Amino acid sequence: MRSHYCGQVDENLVDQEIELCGWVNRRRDHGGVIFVDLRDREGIVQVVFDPDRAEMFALAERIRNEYVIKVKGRVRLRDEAVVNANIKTGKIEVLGLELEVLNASETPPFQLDDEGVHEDNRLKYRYIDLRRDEMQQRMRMRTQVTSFIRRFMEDNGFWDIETPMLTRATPEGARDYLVPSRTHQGEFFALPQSPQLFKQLLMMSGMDRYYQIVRCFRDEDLRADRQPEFTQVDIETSFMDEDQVMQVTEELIRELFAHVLEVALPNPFPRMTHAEAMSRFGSDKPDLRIDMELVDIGDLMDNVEFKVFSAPAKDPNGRLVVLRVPQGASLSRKEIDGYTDFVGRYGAKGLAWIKVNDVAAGREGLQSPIVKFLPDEALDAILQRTATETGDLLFFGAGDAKMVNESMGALRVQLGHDLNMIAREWKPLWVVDFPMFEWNDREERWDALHHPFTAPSCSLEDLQKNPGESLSRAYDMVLNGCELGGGSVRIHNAEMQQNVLKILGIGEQEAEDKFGFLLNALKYGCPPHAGLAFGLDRMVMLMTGAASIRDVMAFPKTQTAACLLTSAPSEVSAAQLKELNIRIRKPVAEG
RNA sequence: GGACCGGUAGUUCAGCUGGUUAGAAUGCCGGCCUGUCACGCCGGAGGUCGCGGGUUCGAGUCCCGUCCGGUCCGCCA
Repeated sequence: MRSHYCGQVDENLVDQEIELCGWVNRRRDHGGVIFVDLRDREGIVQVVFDPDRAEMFALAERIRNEYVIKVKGRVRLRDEAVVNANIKTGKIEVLGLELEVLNASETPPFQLDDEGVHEDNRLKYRYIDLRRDEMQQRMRMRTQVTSFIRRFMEDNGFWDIETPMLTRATPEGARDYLVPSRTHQGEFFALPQSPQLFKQLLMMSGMDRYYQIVRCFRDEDLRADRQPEFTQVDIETSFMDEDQVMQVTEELIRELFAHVLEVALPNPFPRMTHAEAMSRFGSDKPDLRIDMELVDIGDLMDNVEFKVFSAPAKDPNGRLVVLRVPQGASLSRKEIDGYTDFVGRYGAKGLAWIKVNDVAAGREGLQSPIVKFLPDEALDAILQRTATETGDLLFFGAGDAKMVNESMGALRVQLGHDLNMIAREWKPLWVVDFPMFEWNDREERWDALHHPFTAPSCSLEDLQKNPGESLSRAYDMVLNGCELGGGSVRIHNAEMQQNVLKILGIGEQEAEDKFGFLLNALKYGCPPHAGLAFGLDRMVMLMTGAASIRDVMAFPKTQTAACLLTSAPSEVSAAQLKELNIRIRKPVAEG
C-alpha cells in the first residue's frame, strides 16, 4: 500500500493498491455505482465504488461535495468502452475498497466550478476560493517565482537580510500605517513603505549585495494593481553602477521567464529615455505591444485660426498630438463619445477626431467636426506625417503637455484593449534618464520624481542651477505597460544628499529630524551604491494573466482596505486602548 | 475627496412604461436509474428584492440618503 496525492496517480501504478486523501469535487450516482471525483492541489482522480459492496454503497451515499475523505483502492485503467472524447478525470481510475470521511462539509457558499462568483463572496470565503484550480495554479506560480528568485540571488552572492517592520514614520511619500507604542506612550511606529533607507544603511555596513523579499505598506487608496500591503523584491548593491544593476536584474527576469514560463525575453532589453517614452507614448511605462504612437503636430498648427490647436502649439508648456487609430473609422459616434468621456477623466476638455473615409479624396474624404477650421495644407501635412490610410481614425490631444500625455497615453492603451490591437508577446524595456524633479503646482515646490536619495546624473552645480532640467540616474523596468520595478544609483555623498533635500524644500533642521540617521551614516564612509525593487505581486499578476493583484495574493483586501474574511480592521477592547493611553473620539452625531 | 457600474433564491442572473402569487439555470433535499463524467428522469424546499426614508391606490422597478463590492480620477516621493 502506497500513499499518493490524487494528481500523482499514473499508469505505472495500475493494479497497485494505494491510499488517497482529498476533497470530493463531485459525486455522481448511476444506479448503484458511485463515482467520486477526488481532488487535491495536484489534480483530480476518479474513484469508483462498486455496487456489490453494500457497506461501501451506504457510506458513499453519505458523501457530499467538499467532504474531506480518505480512500484505499486499487488503480486500474478505465474501460475504453466508456471512455469518451471529453473526459476530464483521465485514463486512470481507482476502484474504491475502503473509504473514510475525515471531515464533513456544509453546502459550500458557491460551487468551485462556478465562473463569475462575486468577489465579496470569494473574499469572505477565501479558503474555499483558494481551492479552485485557477487560484491553485496562480499560487503555485507565485511560489515558483519566489523560489527561483531566491535561488538566483543566492547563486549571485546576494545576502537575504531582514529589515524592521516596526520603524520610523517617514513624512515624505505615501501615508504611513501607524502602530502605537505601549512603552513610549503617545509615540508611534510606522510600518515600512519600503526598506529603502535600511538597505542603504546595509551598504554602509559592508553588506555589498543585499536582497530581500519583503512586505511593504502604504496607506493610500487602492486600485486593481495596488494593495495596502504588497511584496517587493528589494535589491541593493555597493560599487555597481546603473548598467551593472540593470544587467543583473534583467538577467534575473530573463531567466525567471525562461524557467517558469518557458518564454524567451530579448537580450538585452531595449532602452528608452523618459523623454522619448513621453513623446511617443505619453507614458513613462509604455506598452510596446500596441502599435500606435502619439505624433506631434504643433509645428503644423501654430498659425491656424482654430485656437484649440494653435494655443497649445504656441505654448512652450503645451502639446498638440494626433493618435492614428488604424481602421478606427468604423467606430460609432457613441463609441467616440465614450472615448471623449474617457479622456475627460484626465482633464481633457474634448476629443477632436477625423474619420478618414477616403484618403485620396482630400477634404471631401474626411468626416469630422473640426476639418472646417483647418486649411488644406495643414490637413495634408497631418495625413502625410501620420501615414494615414483610408479607414483610419485620427484622435487629437491638445492642451497642457502633462494633461495631453496622460489622457492620450491612456487613450492609446484603452483603444489597444478595445480594438484588440495588443500583440500576444512579452515586451520588456528599460526607461532611463528620468528627470530628477517634478514641479508641484499645488505646493509650489520641487518633488523628487523617484525618491530624494536618487543621484543626479549631473554635477551639484548644474543641479542647483537648473533643477527642472536635471536628469537622475534612475531606471524603471517596464513589461507590457506595467512597471515591474524601478531603482537608481543612490547619493553616497553627504553634501550632495543635503543639497538635494534643500532643493526639495527640506530645511537643515527638518532633514536632521527626518533623515538624521542616514545623513550621519553618510559621514562614516559610504560606498557608491545602487539598487532596484520589483513589485512581486504585479510580476506574478502579469505572469499568470490575472486581472487584479488580488488574484495572486492569498488573502487580499477590498478597495476600502478591509479584509472580508477576518473583518479587519476592527474595534479593539477598552483595556487595549487604555494600555496604550489612547482614547477614541466618538464621531459627532448628525443634527 | 470625486465619477461611473453592480447588489433580486445558497450561487449566477432575468424581471419591459410602476400593476395579480417575483422567475430561470445551477446548487440543496427526497425518490428512480449498474459505467457516469455539465449523466438522465420525477418530486420538493428555498426570497426582509443590501438597508432607511419618500412619491403613489400600488415600488424589485421612480426619487433621496446610506452601506457593501468593483473600475477609474485625485492620491500612491
